This record gives sequence, structure tokens and C-alpha cells, in this order.
Amino acid sequence: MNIERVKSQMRKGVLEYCILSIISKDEVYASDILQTLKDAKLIVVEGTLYPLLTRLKNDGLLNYRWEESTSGPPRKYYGLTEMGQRFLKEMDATWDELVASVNHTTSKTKNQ
Amino acid sequence: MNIERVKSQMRKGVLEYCILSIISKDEVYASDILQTLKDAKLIVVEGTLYPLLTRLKNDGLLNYRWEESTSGPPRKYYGLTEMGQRFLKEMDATWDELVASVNHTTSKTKNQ
DNA sequence: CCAAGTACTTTGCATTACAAGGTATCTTAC
DNA sequence: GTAAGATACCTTGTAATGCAAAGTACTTGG
Repeated sequence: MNIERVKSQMRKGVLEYCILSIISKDEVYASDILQTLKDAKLIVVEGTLYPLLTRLKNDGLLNYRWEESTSGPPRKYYGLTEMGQRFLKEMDATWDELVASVNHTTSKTKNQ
Repeated sequence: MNIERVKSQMRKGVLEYCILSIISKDEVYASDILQTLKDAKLIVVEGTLYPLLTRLKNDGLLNYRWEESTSGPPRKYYGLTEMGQRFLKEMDATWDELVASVNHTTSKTKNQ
């Protein structure tokens, strides 16, 4: 039992949310997403991200287009579908609710 | 793919944190915890809670004492060990960091 | 003594993050 | 033109764990 496991555990729950949010702002490819998450201290590895992107695409929340790169193989640039945008809004609300619930449970609402 | 799955997913990450926090305030038994979580809209079922309490106990974060009940079988009243208290403080920090990270990623910090 | 209620426990399953390794494409250097 | 390195995407196996469902055990009331 260590705090790293807990961090990882908490991270899991918001991964999809953060990834959808990142994609909603800009068409990006996997490395962009990894870098953005890293900047936010939400470390994620390739083996986690790729299957997740595929899952989100299969669920109809994402689509992508291939784009040539000047410095390597072509990249998959992801964007949100209309359904993805609707879903992201729901996730926004879900996140806010969760924060409220946790703060309620841990009593950070008023006192402290 | 539905929003319920996402909620469940997010919930997972904070379950241990919320449970430790609840126990830190008062000696409670399983049904108390379930009720408190339910009040906070963090629905959890028995089959989730009991193994988790056992795990936390085995990790040295919790201890318990049996107490007779006037209305049924005896109850296990849980309390935090010293290690559990230290761990909870770390979880507090971890949670705050996560909220900051998510807000950063989803850009709720300043603009919007 | 058995039915109902309460409390705790166990089993099997599905999901999924991660580590590690693999495949494919492109650029650079020679 | 090809070998080496870099970049990008993908796959496989494993471990953790929330949940549904069923089980065990104790207590009380008729």
C-alpha cells in the first residue's frame, strides 16, 4: 500500500475526461496528448493512451484523419464528434458532482 | 459507452479516500459508511465495501473492534490507525493535486 | 424452531491501466 | 541505397478491483 497506487487509481477515473477535453480544444495526435497530460502532472504512457483512443473512437466520440509529418511517419490527428462534444459536457457535470461529493464527504465544504 | 460507466470510473478513484475520511471522523461500521456515501451521492454496494475495508485493515490503515448490537448480529466498528491518519493526510494532498490537474487540463483555472 | 432482518463474507466476472515488446514509416549519414 | 536512429502506432499479458450475486452467521419475534 503506497500513495503512488492511490494517485494512479485516482488518475484512472478522470483519464477519459481529460483526454476528451484536450481533444476538444485542438486537433491533436497521441504525442500532443501525452505531453499535455504530462504538463498537468497526469502521467500516462503510450500503452494506456492508444487503446483508450481506439475505444473512444469505436464508441463514436472521436474521429481522426491521417496527416503527413515532416519529421517521421504520418500521424493520427483526433477530433471530437458531435456525440463526443455532448458527452464531454456530461462529463463536465459529472466531474463537478464528484468534486462536490468528495468535498462533502471529506468535509471541506464550509469549515476547515 | 454511457455516462454511468464514467461516473462509476471516477468514483473508483476516490473511494478509498472517502472511506478513510469518513472513518477518521467517527468510529463507524459498514452500514454507516454505506449510508454516508449514499448521502454524498457516491453509491457503493456491500460487495465493494467489505473487501475494501479488509484490504485497508490488512495494509495497517484501519483497525476494528466488535460491538454488540441491540438489533442484530455484532458489528465491526472501524477506526484509523496512526498510519491510517498519516496516509489520509497524503490522500488529502493527492486529491487536491488531482483537482488542480484536471482543472488545468480542462482549463477551468482562469478563463472560461 | 422457523421466518425475517441485519451484518459480514466470498466467488466469478468484466474492465482497464500499465509494462514490455513489436511493427511500420520516415530522416539522416555515409 | 542502405543502415541506424527517431518517431508513431499497435498488441499482448498481467494485475488490480468494483460489482453482482449468492452464501454464512447471528439475533429477535411469533
